[in-house]
Amino acid sequence: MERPELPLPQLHAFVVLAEELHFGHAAERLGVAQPPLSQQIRRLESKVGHDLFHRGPGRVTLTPAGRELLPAARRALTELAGGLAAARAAASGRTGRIRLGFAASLALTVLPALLRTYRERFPGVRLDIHEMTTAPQIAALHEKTIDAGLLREPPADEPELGFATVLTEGFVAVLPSAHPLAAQRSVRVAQLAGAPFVLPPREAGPRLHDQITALCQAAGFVPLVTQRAVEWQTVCALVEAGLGVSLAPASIRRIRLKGVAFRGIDAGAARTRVAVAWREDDRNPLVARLVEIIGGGPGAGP
Amino acid sequence: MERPELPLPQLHAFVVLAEELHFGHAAERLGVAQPPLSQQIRRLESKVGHDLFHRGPGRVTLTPAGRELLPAARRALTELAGGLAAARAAASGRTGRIRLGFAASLALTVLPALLRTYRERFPGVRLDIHEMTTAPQIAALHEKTIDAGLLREPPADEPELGFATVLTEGFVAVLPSAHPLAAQRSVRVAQLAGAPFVLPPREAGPRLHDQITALCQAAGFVPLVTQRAVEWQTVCALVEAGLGVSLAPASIRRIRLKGVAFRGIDAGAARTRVAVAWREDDRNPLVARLVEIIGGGPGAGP
DNA sequence: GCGCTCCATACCTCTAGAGATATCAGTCCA
DNA sequence: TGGACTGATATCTCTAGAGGTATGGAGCGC
Repeated sequence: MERPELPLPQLHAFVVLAEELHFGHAAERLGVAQPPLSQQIRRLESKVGHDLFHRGPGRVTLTPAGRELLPAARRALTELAGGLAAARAAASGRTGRIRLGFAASLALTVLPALLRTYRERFPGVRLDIHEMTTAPQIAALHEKTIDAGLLREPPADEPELGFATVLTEGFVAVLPSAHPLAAQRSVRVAQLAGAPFVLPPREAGPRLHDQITALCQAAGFVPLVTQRAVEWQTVCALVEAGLGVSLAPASIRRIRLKGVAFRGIDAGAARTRVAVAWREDDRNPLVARLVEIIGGGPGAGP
Repeated sequence: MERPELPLPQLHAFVVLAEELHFGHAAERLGVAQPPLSQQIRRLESKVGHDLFHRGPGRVTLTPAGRELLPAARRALTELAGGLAAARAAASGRTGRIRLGFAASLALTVLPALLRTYRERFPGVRLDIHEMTTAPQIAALHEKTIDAGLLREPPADEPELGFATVLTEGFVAVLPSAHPLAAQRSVRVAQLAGAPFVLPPREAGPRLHDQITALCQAAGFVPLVTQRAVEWQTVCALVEAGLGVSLAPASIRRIRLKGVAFRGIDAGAARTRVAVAWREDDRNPLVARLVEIIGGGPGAGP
């Protein structure tokens, strides 16, 4: 992109003169005397290298060069006025854009309602949603490539980020439909001992992973993970294929596969939480409003 | 249209920095040192009233305000570069626009071929055609609302305008089909004496009007004009309706109406001419080329 | 021929901004 | 803890351009 050659004030004067076709009237509109306007147009013509106006007795008309430049000048001036207004509106929180990360499984629960509510309350704001698991969301927040995130079991050691719980939910066992335990209405975690397990990799969401592991250990065994998949949908598909069982947050029930059965477990009060995350130093009022909507109360945000 | 608030050089620097997200790299691209770029961006932010970039350890990112301004700034800079190039091309004759006036009857003869030839030879030039009779074309040339004109029998006393004959043609008698003279293959002008006449008003094209009047007077009578119409098509329709006869340039034959007969006349060498007109002081090379194409030879133009 | 209108030039002042160099502050890593 | 990297501030020079007033030239109408 080359350095711009033409000064905007001259282009503005050019557009006004083109509309008036009278130096005196244009000068009046611009709030200047006629000689400075004449010189300003001359300077512009000097930069272009060609006349933009024909001056004749009792009249001023555009030259072909002037007619070509005029619409472009007008559009540029309009673009900049609009861009400036948009920038100011964005900074003040009236309009703009929020980049929101979300874990795929949350598309099944809180995300749809959030999108609907946010759009109703802030029609001038655009939500760009990006599916990513928890750890990449944390990284993206630090790198400022997203403005907020919806994630499971946020990490504890992130002082620069703020979190607010959106909801909590229990766990369910994920079994092939043909599995003997599928006949029961609910299963004890201990009954899964020895079965091959399918789980997301720990690095996709360490805290959730550790929570699931802790449930198994509390029941006396270490889960034998024989297959991993990043997406819960994929985990369920692998379970349906008979590659193992799983333990998942309750909302994963929404992934309906014919060959998969979800059963309550005896883990009692064990629950996993969904949180919204943001950067504490983020002054974007749109983020504050988003956290307010999700988190349910004021003050739980930047 | 308000005065523009943001200087183009700052906007240019803003766009480059937004692409690089690194002050040092952007400064290098712009060919300046890093401190001046930092100050330039600060000045821009001061005018906007909000930060456009987040500066963080090891990274620079756009704020929401910056993200809103960026596409508008980019489009404005692109528009202006394009407009400047278009203005320069137009002035040099490679592209641009020609506004051409033409008499409606000429749409039947020279205009189609002219448009085709001109578009083939100058694809980057747009011909804006405007139908108007001869006298308004002369006025429009003086007012510079058209660049050239195709007209009949140009006036003699227009020293500021140039003319070149495009073609000449004879006259024909225009008769209702049921008229007794329509049975003849050709008529003598004298045979039209006493018949009501339909002609365009003199002010639509004085010279052509006088030429027709002179033909009648040479045959010993003054045409009894009982109806006038500006367009030859309308003249013919009135003749068809039995309101009179007319004398018209030969190309008017192209207006085929069932109830109208065109017959050669005995006026011998009497001919009317079609000319292209332009302003002698017009330096637009596109006009010179147009006159060249129409007039057939170099030098017959500005 | 004179007065009016319209645009141009001359000359001046003033200022915003571009860009330089010098140097500082903050962060990160070995 | 020190060096490297990155962006910021301070200070300075220079220039383009905005806008003023004074005045001139061209064209037109009376």
